[in-house]
Amino acid sequence: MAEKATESGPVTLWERLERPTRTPRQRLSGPLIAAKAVEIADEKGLCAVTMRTLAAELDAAPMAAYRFVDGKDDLFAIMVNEVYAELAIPEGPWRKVLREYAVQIRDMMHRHRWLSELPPHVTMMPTPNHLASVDRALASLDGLGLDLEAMMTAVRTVAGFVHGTVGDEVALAELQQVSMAKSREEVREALGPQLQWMLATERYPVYERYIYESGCAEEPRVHFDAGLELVLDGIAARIDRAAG
Amino acid sequence: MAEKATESGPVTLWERLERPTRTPRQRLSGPLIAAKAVEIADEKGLCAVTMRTLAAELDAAPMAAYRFVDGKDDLFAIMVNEVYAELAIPEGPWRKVLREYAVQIRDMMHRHRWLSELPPHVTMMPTPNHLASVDRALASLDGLGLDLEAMMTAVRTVAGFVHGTVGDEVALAELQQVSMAKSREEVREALGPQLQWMLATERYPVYERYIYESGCAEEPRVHFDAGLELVLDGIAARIDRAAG
DNA sequence: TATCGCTCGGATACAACGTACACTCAAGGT
DNA sequence: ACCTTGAGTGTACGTTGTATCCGAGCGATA
Repeated sequence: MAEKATESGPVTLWERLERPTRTPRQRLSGPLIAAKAVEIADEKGLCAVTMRTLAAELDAAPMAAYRFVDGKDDLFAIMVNEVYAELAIPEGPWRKVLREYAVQIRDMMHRHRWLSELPPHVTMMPTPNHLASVDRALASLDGLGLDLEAMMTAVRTVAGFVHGTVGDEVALAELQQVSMAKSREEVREALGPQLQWMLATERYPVYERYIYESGCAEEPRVHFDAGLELVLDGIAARIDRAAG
Repeated sequence: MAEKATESGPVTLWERLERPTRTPRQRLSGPLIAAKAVEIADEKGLCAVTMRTLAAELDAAPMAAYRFVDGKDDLFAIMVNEVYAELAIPEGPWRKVLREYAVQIRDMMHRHRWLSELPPHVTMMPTPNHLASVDRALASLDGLGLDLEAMMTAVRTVAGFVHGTVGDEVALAELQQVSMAKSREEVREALGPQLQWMLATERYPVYERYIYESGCAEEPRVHFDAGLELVLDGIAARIDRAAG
């Protein structure tokens, strides 16, 4: 009774959100806010997610959500956590798990294009569901002779590859959508004025060959898969070296 | 003389910037604006790069820069172009070139932390200097039996890995700086409240082992190098397969 | 040389954003 | 019955990106 509530320090975001609601009056809740924000971002883009429109969509006052999140970064954090809940990585041999890890994150990032527009310190901040996926990936590499440091390196490499590559994919897909072009040639024409002029300077011989000789753009998925196998090959080599 | 200025279509950013200045009256110029913007971003962070502060720093009116760039995205584009000029990738065998490509981009991203905060469609947009570096990397893979598509896949994989991984590094470094902590333990303590609570839920066993058993954070550079060699190994395997 | 017109840069203005602050009002323990 | 607590409201401020209009200086032309 004399106890001072165990700790009067600042309560963390996740702790606060899991604390049971005291009064039945509240209409808003963490998950509800997160879900609505994700819905808005999916439909209208990340820049449409303003505290005001979010509140309006929840039939609440502009400042309503501030009871649950400390600011926009917190809002982004619970949005990220929300979508990472979509991942369902099965157990299995490491290569299968890591591939699934990569592919499912890729799919998630395509379903929610706004993910790659988030400020990086948000993407970086570990959320419960994000951490769960990392843990799954790490676990798949356990007991193969790699130490924890090496396991983490492998997972971070895959994650880094996925984020970087899919970020590019998404940006290109966005361009495609913005220019309202459907065919690949139209896109090429769309980002053409810029590219066309730069290629005309004749300063990029190999890139130019790539643009004009190669098909230049198969499905981005093909690029991704090829790159991913590359990375996995690298990890396999490291595992062999550790085990052999 | 009857010629209508060769083309009355919209002039692209780079074309306009390279057009010689007609009058000596202009105090502002593309490179000048870019340099100042980069300087501000380096010192005060990307969010300090406001059209207004930029103008103030140039002793100009708020709207002055709009004569040279079409909006903030264009400003970001010339900033990216500016810093990509710092790359100097030497010739040599492919592995050395790609490693240099990766390492120099990493260094550049660390010198200019704001790079990873840019909206992705900006990072995506090819600028002259950026294209030059890609061309260098592509050229190093020429004549090894890979077709252009495979060469591009390799380069994009490296680039994707670098962007993703260094993005994480930078975000962590930023956290480190924000919490004003110098030692690694202090950082751990800083992002602790969040992480501590999540680990206490006992839902991430392997990650927990990583945090508590492993050193948990060697120099990020070690992580990066290890991951990079991984990726390069993957590319080597592909080259062998194509050649053998 | 006088003038025209192009372009550089300035001034003003506006809508939209994040969020600080003070408030109302219903629940629930006493 | 009161009074404390915390959920949601209303209002307001400062800052941002940018549209628009304006004057003024220089190069080209007559």
